[in-house]
Amino acid sequence: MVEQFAGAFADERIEKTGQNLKYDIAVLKWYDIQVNGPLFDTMIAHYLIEPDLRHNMDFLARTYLQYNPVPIEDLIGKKGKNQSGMRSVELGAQKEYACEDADITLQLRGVFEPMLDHTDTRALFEEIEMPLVRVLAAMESEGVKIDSENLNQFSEQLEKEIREMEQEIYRLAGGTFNIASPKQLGEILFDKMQLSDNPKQTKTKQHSTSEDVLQKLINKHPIIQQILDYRSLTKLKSTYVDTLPLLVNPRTGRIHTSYNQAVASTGRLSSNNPNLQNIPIRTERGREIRKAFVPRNDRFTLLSADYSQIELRLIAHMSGDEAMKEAFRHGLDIHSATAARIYNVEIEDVTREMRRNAKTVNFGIIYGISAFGLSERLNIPRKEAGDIIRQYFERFPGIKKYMDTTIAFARENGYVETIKKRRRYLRDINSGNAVVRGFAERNAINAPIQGSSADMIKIAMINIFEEFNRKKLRSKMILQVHDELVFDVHQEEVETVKPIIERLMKSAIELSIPVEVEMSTGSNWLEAH
DNA sequence: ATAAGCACGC
DNA sequence: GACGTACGTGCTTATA
Repeated sequence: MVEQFAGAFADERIEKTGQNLKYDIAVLKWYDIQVNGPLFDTMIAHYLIEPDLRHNMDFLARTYLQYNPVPIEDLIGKKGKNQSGMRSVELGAQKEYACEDADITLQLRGVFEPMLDHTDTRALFEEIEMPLVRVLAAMESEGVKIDSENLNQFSEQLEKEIREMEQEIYRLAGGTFNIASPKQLGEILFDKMQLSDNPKQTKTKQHSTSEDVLQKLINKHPIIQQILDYRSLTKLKSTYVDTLPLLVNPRTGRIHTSYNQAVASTGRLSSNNPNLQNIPIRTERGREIRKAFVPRNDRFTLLSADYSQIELRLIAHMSGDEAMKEAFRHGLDIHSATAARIYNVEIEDVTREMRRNAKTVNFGIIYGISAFGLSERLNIPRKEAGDIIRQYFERFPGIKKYMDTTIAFARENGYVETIKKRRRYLRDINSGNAVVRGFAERNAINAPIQGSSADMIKIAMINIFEEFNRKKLRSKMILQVHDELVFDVHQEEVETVKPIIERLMKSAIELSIPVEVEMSTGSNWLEAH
């Protein structure tokens, strides 16, 4: 049946309009049908026009066409175990539903097209977001191989350790309880054991047992460390070790994440089912999980390429701050260089503590931190934190000026934008409520940085994908983790792809300072990173 | 089903 | 006196 349309789908001259085209492309690929020609995705168009709103078709139809589409529940039943599939729906109803869907989508296209011009996002849409749809579809369908046997073994080991830890915690607490229940844990630690004089409370008046609260109590009682370790291990086991093997597709033998191109209001991608953008790396045990991500077979190797300090480089570029630009031009370790300036010492004389503080401030700058936030993170008095921030702005006046002008721009225009003109609207930027306004101000600083970084890696992905296709390489791009790309590379192509990846990542957006890309290969994701 | 609290990533 | 660092996804528990 569908073969009748294969010619039209493949025709370069025919533009394809749809709501979530990546899904349609994936389904058609299943029937060996290629989709060529320009794309117009209404979901993504609306994501650029109003990034913070919803982008599902029902919402769009109601908002822009004043029309309520026939709910899918009318055909396949309410959500739950009794819900059927589209295949079991009577043909006439299927036809009505499908035609309405297509009709609405085409009407939405008519509404959104002029809006792309009015918001100055047409180039972003046509040159970045639409070409990226095909790239993501290909990465998803490619998938990544994991070593399930290894994970299953690791699971048994974790199981044992968790059981032992449980017993030890019960012994230290003088009784059994559900350690995974923050409510019960809070009662044990703070009511029964009295481990704090003024326990911090959550908004529902429970005792907070969050990581930073427990971290401060770590010297009060040995149970605290045990609980932190217990939390960390059960998290690894239930979220990754036990779950990933279940998600291996039986047809391909690989794991296929799904990238969402229209959820993060800054322009980043997100990943789910499973989320492959939050695979552990910080702890020793966590790294075991990365080892389970492997090349497709022994003729391939994994290659990871990441942007080094891309967000700070973008701040340096966008703010034009000469001191920070100089640091990057000289290829200095940016956190040490920052420490040298704020503590007014030579870079060789920067201590580990000075560097650690400077690093926290640099991250704080990206997120719009306060003196209180910095003091909490560095565990130093608020006044000291305030001094560090003052000194920072004095020694990097361009950064201070950039932050002020960005907030002023937001107040004036009601939005901020990235290098590639991606917008984020900040409706609370002129709020009389200081808390609400503060939140908008932090978004005003963060969104252009995080969003420009997203613009840049998206451009790199498109260019790399197209170059690999032109050169008919067997190697494939398989993962994106915000500032990192992972490739499954054929051994014979390693020396071919390395310079391509490096060049196209560096040149995606030209900055006034050097861009650095770190690359390495290995027999698993941990070795390659 | 949904919210809360927590932990993983960048 | 309250507030206090951006963006996500997903697990378990507790409650409706």
